[in-house]
Amino acid sequence: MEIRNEEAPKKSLNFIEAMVEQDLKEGKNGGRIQTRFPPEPNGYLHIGHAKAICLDFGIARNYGGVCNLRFDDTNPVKEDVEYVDSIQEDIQWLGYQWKNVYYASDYFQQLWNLAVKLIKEGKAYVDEQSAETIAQQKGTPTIPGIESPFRNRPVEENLALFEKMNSGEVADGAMVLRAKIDMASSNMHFRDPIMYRVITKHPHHRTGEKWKAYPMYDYAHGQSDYFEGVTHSLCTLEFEVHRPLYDWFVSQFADSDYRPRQTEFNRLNLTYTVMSKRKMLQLVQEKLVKGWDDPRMPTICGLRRRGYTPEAIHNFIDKIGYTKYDGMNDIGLLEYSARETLNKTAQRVNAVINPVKLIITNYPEDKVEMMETENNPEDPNTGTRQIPFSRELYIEHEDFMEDAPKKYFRMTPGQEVRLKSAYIVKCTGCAKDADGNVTEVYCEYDSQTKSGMPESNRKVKGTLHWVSAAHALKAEVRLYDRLFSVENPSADDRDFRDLLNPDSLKVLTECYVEPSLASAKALEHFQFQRIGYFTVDPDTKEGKLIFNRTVSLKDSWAKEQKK
RNA sequence: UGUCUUAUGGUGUAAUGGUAGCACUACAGAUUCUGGAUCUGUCUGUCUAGGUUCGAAUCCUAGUAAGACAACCA
Repeated sequence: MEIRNEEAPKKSLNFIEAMVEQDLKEGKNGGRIQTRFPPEPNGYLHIGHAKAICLDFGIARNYGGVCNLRFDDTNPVKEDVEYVDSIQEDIQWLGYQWKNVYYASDYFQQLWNLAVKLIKEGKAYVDEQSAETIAQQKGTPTIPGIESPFRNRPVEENLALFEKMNSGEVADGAMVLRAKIDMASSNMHFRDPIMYRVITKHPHHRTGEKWKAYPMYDYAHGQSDYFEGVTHSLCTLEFEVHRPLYDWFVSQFADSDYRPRQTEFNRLNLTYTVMSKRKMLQLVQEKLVKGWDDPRMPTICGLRRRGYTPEAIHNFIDKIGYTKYDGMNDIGLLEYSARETLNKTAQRVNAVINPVKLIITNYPEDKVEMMETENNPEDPNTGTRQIPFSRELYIEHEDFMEDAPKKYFRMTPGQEVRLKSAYIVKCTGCAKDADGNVTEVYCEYDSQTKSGMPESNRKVKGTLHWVSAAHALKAEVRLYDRLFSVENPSADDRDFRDLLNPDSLKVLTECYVEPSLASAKALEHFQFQRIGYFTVDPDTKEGKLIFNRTVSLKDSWAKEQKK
């Protein structure tokens, strides 16, 4: 173990890991490490959440700590149980298990009691002004705010009104509880932040009608961390300005030396996609995509259906790291991460997605040979399988050209190519319809060049994949591409819906795949040789195979052609 | 004309006062029964100006640029 540590190049730590190691070294919090992943159950998790999940759960896992799942459900207007289930499913799919599931709503009584304590200490008051008035009085970052006329009302009055806020006697929006801090603070969050508001029109998804006054994030979050014993409260950069308030609230109530500490890291920004909840919801509601799990969506369920594996996502997250720099990550790196991961694990299969018939004119009409082929050349342990070969095959339309340019190594009259795992064939011509479209391609095979035979070592520039026409299974193939046609749709002045990539989905219904795929199961991963990585769509039914393209293979021929 | 934060190749990230490295991308070559993968090489970088120091990407000061904050959202 020690030897290996010396030999392995020391992986550099990100600033949060470094902080955790330092805290551990100093024996802070008794050597305890506790994190939490705190989603609001108001939507589906996306790849940005995955970044946070990997950090929250990863820190706990790597440093002998625990990570809990806490639903931050302090606003019943937006939340729903529907999301609670999908969030749990996605976290587990990513390979993590929380120690406990908590809900901020479990702490409503404790939070209430602490709020009462604050009122009694003269540090909180009930404000009866309208939202607009309060906003106006808040001032601006450069102009100090003005104090509410209700700021100095007697404690007893505050207590009585606070009770009323929760009894149903107060209408939504009529009163709020505010912390009495500093209306002139340079930090806007200190200008008497709202701690409680009244919500009577939406029952809470867990507490029902019990509460009418609900705590706000800034008040509830830090306290929840404190109640649970969180040591490292990790969140994204936009909460940086909230940290002083987080600390202020905790310091009002802490009754021990222990303090949770908030640390912020950069959120994930990806090119060619949007991750705001509002925009994703719009895409779904306006049917610009087929649902939250549309394979073009950056949601975890979308990526899963697209064919991304948890390993591919971890691979990506490892590459982008955690810093305090708010940059833009290239979605190409996510795609590369998928290729790199799937290359090692995906079974190779033959699939022709744009078929044209190839007839081997000198091959016996009723002969069928079983050809042995590797399941994955990257992993010899996966062994081989047999695929049927016959006189009539399908090959890709792009693999034949009557008048081929230089460096075209595929099927063209007079040129030899290898049919993968089978024979070397020489193209002899083609047939065309009235419009000049190629309908059939002809070739002759060399019987001495079957894979494994000495003659087959002959150098041939091109190798083509194929399926036997009589044996192949028909399949639908959905080719997915980037959802948007511009790098950063969020920074564009135009409506983001006008920036959608019109070619983000192409459905091919006349595809042929090798017979072994008859038993393919939903979400199984394959490499269609020379084409890309594909997964079986869950819509697949008996007799109707559907494949989703996760990502294409790198195509250096396409690149060559562009020159 | 506020507070907080950030700034390293095209992109993302390392170097924790001591040789600016890694990955992606791009380009070139080797190899290959996937124009995939693999291997080799090349191009490209410390925001600016001062200061501290034997020595600064790193520390200090100022500037510049970018982001966050003025929801009864989280």
